[in-house]
Amino acid sequence: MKVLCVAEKPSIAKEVTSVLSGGRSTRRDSRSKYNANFDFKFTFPGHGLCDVTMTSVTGHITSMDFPAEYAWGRVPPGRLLDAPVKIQPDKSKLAIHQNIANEARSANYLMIWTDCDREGEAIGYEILEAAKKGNTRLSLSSVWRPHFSHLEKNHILSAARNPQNLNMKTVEAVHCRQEVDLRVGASFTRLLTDILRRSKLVDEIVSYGTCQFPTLGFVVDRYKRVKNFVPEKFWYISTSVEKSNQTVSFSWAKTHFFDRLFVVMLYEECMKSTHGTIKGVTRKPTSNFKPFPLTTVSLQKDCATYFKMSAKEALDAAEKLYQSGWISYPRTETDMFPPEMDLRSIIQTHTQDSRWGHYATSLMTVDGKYGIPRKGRNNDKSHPPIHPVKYVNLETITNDKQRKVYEYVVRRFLACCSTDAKGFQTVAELQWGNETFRASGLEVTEKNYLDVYTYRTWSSTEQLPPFVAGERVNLKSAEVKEGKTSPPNHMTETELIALMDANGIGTDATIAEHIHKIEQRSYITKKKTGKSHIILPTELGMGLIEAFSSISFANNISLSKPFLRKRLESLLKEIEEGRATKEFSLRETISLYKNAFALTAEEQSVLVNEFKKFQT
DNA sequence: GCAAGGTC
Repeated sequence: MKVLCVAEKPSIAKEVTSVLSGGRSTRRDSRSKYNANFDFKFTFPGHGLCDVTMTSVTGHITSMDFPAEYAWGRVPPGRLLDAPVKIQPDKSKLAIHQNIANEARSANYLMIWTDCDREGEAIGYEILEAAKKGNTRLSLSSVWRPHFSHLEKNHILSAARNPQNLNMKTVEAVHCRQEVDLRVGASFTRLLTDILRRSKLVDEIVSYGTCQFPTLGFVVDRYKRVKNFVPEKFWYISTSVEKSNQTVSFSWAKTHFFDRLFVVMLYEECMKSTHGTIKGVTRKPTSNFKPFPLTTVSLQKDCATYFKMSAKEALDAAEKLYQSGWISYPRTETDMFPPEMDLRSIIQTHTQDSRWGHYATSLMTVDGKYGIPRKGRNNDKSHPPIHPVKYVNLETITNDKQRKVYEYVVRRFLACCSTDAKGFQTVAELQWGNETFRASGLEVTEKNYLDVYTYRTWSSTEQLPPFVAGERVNLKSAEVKEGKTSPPNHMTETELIALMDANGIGTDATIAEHIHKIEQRSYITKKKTGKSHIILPTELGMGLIEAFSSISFANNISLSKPFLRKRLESLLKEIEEGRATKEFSLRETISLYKNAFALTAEEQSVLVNEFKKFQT
């Protein structure tokens, strides 16, 4: 009996081989440089000792496109919304196709070790199709699909012994997404480019993508809110009390009002009292929570905030560290560690470090220092949270960004295995006339995780003097003050990533690319202002979004807001759950875009005029 | 020459 195993990436092929073979495998080069073949023996329940070959692909190996006669310029762009599409081998992946066909020749079963997520299921189907080219006896019923979410030995063994079927509903969902993205992307890109070139407004390609435009929309939206912001004045009562040679400011429980006279009236009422009274003093334990286990999105947000790296730079650096075998797979949505993972042995390897070794040792040896990591709400069932895999001395990492990211991943991991920081918060409540005011002080007593997670600060404030309940106090100052509302800040990379994540625009693996793409297209630009890096729309980007909003589409849809993409996501879920068919979902979605396309083409003079308003 | 999704 012969079984051909295929993993989504070379690293998984290697790891799974080492588990299943118990370290006894033979490596053969394949036609594809990075995708080696491994031969070994393994006992599958009900099939006895089998000859196994393990190989790999590198992600998707086919892509969807239009036939050559639908190339740019040969048909009106609108035709692409219902032109035929074909799935074909990626030109750059032909060696991989050949290798799989070759290795499948004598196989009785095909075992698909791709990631257990939506795209992984589709890649599995692509692998089956490639294998059939070399072995026509293979079909869906000869596919074994192990379900695994990490590479721990017993987990992999049990996945290998209990394979499921390939889930064709999931595959259909992916094909639906591919078709929508291709049809909509290609048709609108050609239309926009044609319109704007004809009007001599733009030379370059003006691309439209179901993820690109909502991303650009977020940036434009924020920019407009900042620009159109009008500050508003407000008034409040400000008081302070002197005690033990210390001046304590109290803030008004009602914060502020936009009506000056009203505040003055309340103030004058207070002024009838010559003194204030401390109504109560509370001292409560408080905590500063350690971070959740690390996901891709969180890594990118933090690298933007702490190191001013772009999402792409952070992911690229993490990818290199992963390829070196120093950190785990960097594309994950999971923020909970699998219960069987041996966290302590990872901590142990870091006790030798000159920077955090002492801290790691304390987690291992001091009672109460180690804390079970928090469990987040997300689990992609494919990859564990990002964590260090191998100890590396920081001095040996020559690339500046990689060094920062490695140190961050380690410190984040150690922080996850720590206890929360602890302290006490004291709140004093002051009554003056009919009004209440509060002052608070924080005393940090145990820094715990903050000792290793040095990116965050949480420190004691000046302590309150010893107020006691019922105490009469004289006000040192009491006056009505004026303030004004401040504008929202410009968009940062951190916030943009968070918005995309929350709105389902892109995936952990692609969010960085979408931002990069619209920067390449000159729709947005990044600017350094003082300490922070902000993202602004360009005239081109502004023009595009505003031009689209000048057209009112049927059903109130918007081509630059996240709702259509979200809708597609929920349709995909319905396909996966068998509540909708691929054909139905495609028809629904494409017909929405068809209407929008027709209207855009019809109203192109409106579009061009609106676009012009934003060009200098 | 267009998309978004994998991954090197």
